[in-house]
Amino acid sequence: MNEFSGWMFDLYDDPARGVAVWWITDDGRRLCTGHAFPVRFFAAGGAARLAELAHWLNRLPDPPACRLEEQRDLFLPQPLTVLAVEADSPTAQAQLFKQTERAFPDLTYYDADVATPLRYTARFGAFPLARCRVQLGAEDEIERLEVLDERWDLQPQPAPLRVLELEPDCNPASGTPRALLAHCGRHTCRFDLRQARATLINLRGLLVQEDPDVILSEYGDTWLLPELLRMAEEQGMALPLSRDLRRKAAHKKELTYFSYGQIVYRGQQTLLFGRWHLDRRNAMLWDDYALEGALETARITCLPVQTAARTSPGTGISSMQIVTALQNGILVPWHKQQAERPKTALDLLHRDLGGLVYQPRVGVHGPVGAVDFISMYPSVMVKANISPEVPLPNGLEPASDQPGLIPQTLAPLLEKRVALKRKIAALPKWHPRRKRFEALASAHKWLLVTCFGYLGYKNARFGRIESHEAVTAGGREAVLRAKEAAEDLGFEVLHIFVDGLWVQKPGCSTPADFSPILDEILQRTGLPAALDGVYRWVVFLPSCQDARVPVGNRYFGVFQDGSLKVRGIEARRRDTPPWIKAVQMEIVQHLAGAQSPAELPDFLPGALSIVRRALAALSAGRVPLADLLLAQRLTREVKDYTTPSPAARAAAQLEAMGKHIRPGQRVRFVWTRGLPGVHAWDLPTPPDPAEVDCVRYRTMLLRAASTVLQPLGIQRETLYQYCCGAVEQNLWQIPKRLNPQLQMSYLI
DNA sequence: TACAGTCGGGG
DNA sequence: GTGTACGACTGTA
Repeated sequence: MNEFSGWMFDLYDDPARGVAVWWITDDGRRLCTGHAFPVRFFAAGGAARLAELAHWLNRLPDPPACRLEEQRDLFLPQPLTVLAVEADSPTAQAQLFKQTERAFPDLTYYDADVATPLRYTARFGAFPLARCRVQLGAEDEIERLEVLDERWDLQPQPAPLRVLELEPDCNPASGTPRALLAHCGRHTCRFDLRQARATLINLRGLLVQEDPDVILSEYGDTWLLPELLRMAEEQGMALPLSRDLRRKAAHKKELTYFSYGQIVYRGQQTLLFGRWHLDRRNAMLWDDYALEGALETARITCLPVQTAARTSPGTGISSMQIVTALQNGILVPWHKQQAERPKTALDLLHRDLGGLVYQPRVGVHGPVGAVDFISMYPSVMVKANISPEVPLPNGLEPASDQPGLIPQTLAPLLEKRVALKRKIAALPKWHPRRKRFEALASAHKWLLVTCFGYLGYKNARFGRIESHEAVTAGGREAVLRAKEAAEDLGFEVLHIFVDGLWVQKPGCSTPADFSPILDEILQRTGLPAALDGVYRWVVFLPSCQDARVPVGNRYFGVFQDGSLKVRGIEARRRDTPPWIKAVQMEIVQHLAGAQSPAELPDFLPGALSIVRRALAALSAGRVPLADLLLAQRLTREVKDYTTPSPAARAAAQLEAMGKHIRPGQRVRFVWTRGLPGVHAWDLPTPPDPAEVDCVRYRTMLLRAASTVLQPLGIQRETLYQYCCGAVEQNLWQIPKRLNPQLQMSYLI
């Protein structure tokens, strides 16, 4: 009897065997098995129409089994009579459904377009990298499958992955790579790309001898792998990138789509079979932890690792919801058919999208405690049991104690994240495991964040706009209760922003001084809150347009451990050149030396000299061009701009060189003098340093500097005169000591 | 001054 | 394949 235990590695449709499942066994083998996997989809509609469908199916050359059943549609109170159609394999199901839908477009379909790995998890409990015990039959097909661990384990036994790293010697977007660097185990090789044949032979040697599980690349999706496959074709050679030799690499086309209110560009992808290809540059947010992040996202979402690594907002959480639905015997709608319930005037009256934002008290404050709800919106969904099929809660009070689909999906994820956070807090900053946990926590974070928005998305399978609104209402309720809690404990609430409160009380300066608030908040809301930290000082900035108007999301400060937090200012923006970011952060870092608001003026002279030195470096041409680069996203085709943005003008330059930039792609450029005012970075010729628009960069720097210096009484004009004007610097009286309270009223 | 275009925010 | 906010801010006409 062939039995083994190991990690589930990869899974995909296999027309002949049902699904192909790859394993890394405990004794180190890489094994491909088949698994018979008949799957069903359902059709709903009038009885007569369903009978016609059954008749039509029976007359197909290879008629599938079908029968009438009662199933549950999440949005319907009563069970629904459906025709269940069973196909021999996922491949057959996809084909059969396509035919069926074409012949009977008027019916409502369920479980029709569910990704096979999700069905597999729902049926057998196995997920990517699950530890399993497997019993095989004579043809290496799975006969019995026992899953030994859970998606929610904090420290699953790591699979012994063999990694081959591949990267070109430069960014193919801006130059022509000459060499390919390969790193695998003990070997590091450099292949000359101009010698195609030798490179391919060597690379094939590496693949065969080392048999890596993962190809971890830079630019592998957008350039390297397609290029290698093209070279192989040209040379008439086989390049076994996929471990499954029957399968070639799969290519997914580039795509531009709307998400999160903006256009997103996703480059093309190259996916392998029996081996993973992960492109570090194409993995969502993880950088150094591309692999860890992808593995965790795969465990949680049940999506294959290669998909999980590249998946876009919504897909991950949607996958989790689908798995929950399948496990609970709830039908998964094909597309989304639910229309919004018409709203009453009263609904509209109560309707206020978004979070609660207070007007902060502008100026310098300290010490200040920052209290945040932990994953507020997901916590609200779980606490108030908000789900499309559950009656709406009253504030934070759930209308039913039978957990809905969404809370069921979220609760274990939230728990896992909180447990991770707790572990992170207990580990010292340098600890390697802390880094790992942080990578995992950040993988969870955006799944949770997306889940909230996804509730309100009209095309989500399990979304409902009213639920979405109930979440924001619950959030506001929670924050208001938190405010009352803090005030009842004698704290002054300086500012509220969506899920965070900034509070202050004379004599309170240590975390312990603020912790009673956390308990009180938990008491009154049932939601967990945490102390983000205690600020030595924090500055809430006024609007740039009107210094009398505070804005909720522009602030910066320094915590007692010396770490900085800045929000909404230039340094946080992705269209700010690195040089400007760096100087602005250097100023804040310098100001961080102040232990209290009262000490801040002592650090003004140093801050001003940072600005002067930076400007001197700029005019002396000592700032590297790369540090003056900025990137902006195209929001439409270049020709569709009425007034071309700088990015559009840079894109036009690239277009003239035959390089088309798609909406959603970022364009990098430097500001230059004269017209068109920009020089695209990815042009074959770099900008002439003499062309750089130094005046503009100086203005931008002064603007960024004055943002962080204005609480010290330095206005933009003053800074300009001081740094660039004719006034001798030593004639300037630097204010020695400002009363922060006075300063505050001045700014207000 | 008005309008067009881009960004953040959740951590 | 999946959030078509909302408001602050900057650049251009």
